[in-house]
Amino acid sequence: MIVSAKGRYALRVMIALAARGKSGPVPLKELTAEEEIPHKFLEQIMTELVKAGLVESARGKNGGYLLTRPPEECTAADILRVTEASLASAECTEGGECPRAEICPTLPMWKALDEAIDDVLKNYTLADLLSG
Amino acid sequence: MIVSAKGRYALRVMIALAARGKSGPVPLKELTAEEEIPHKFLEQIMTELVKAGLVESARGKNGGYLLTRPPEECTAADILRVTEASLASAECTEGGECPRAEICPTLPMWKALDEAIDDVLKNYTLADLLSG
DNA sequence: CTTATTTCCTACTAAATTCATAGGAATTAT
DNA sequence: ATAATTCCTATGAATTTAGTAGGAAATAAG
Repeated sequence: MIVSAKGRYALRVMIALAARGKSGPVPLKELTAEEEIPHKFLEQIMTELVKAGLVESARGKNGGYLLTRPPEECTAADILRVTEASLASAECTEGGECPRAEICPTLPMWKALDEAIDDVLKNYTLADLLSG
Repeated sequence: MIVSAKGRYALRVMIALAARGKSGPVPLKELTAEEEIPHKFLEQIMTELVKAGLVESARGKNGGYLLTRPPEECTAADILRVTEASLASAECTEGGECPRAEICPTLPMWKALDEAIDDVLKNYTLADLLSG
């Protein structure tokens, strides 16, 4: 399986944020209730999304989270690249070069697969996901 | 990452078998030497491939393994479906129904992704992989 | 019939990853 | 001052992955 619970949670929360529109920061409490995601786990995920610049946070009372971009400009690929250690189809295409790279008959296939996956994920924006 | 070492080993061994053509059973010993795969681990993998009907085995002296079909008729999808617990992109599309299935805005994307992955894997036969 | 070779079967294990849980510090509106 | 909220760091249980281990069963060749 490619996508972990963490990634799926992240995606769902981003969609929930997109659904709110521009109505001020949304506190985690509301999101976890709505989406049935463990509070403390989602907290960690939000931190990553903030650090990646996809989400902005406001601390203190009346604080919460906000999208930094319009939903049309944030894709599933953008989000999952933050939460997933790797979206590569196989170790073969993950950074470190395999010593067999030159001779391996399967490498081109892994590359084609990576591209196919990325093409799909890039093609879904939060706006698309919201409207179904 | 989608594909485990097990799956990658399986694929490489199948390609190695395809490269031998119809020259009698190939013993594991040769395959592990050639492909640098741990012997005992590959043994387990071969058993699965045999049970799945992709490979035939001959026990005893001069025994070994053989493809059951011509390389043109065996795809990467056929092989990986045997070795990988699941090729699904997310738990959401793995058998058991998610209670959110009806309302989940992300489900269609996971389905599209699964299809894209399968399309690529179905498109590579052992013959394709052999010839580069 | 004996021996060497080879697959088959079952069990075990170390390391990594995943999915959280826990406690409290820092920040901010009221 | 207080309540609400994010931020930071550590810990832990369960699962998965990638093997390792030992021997039983089958078969060809001498």
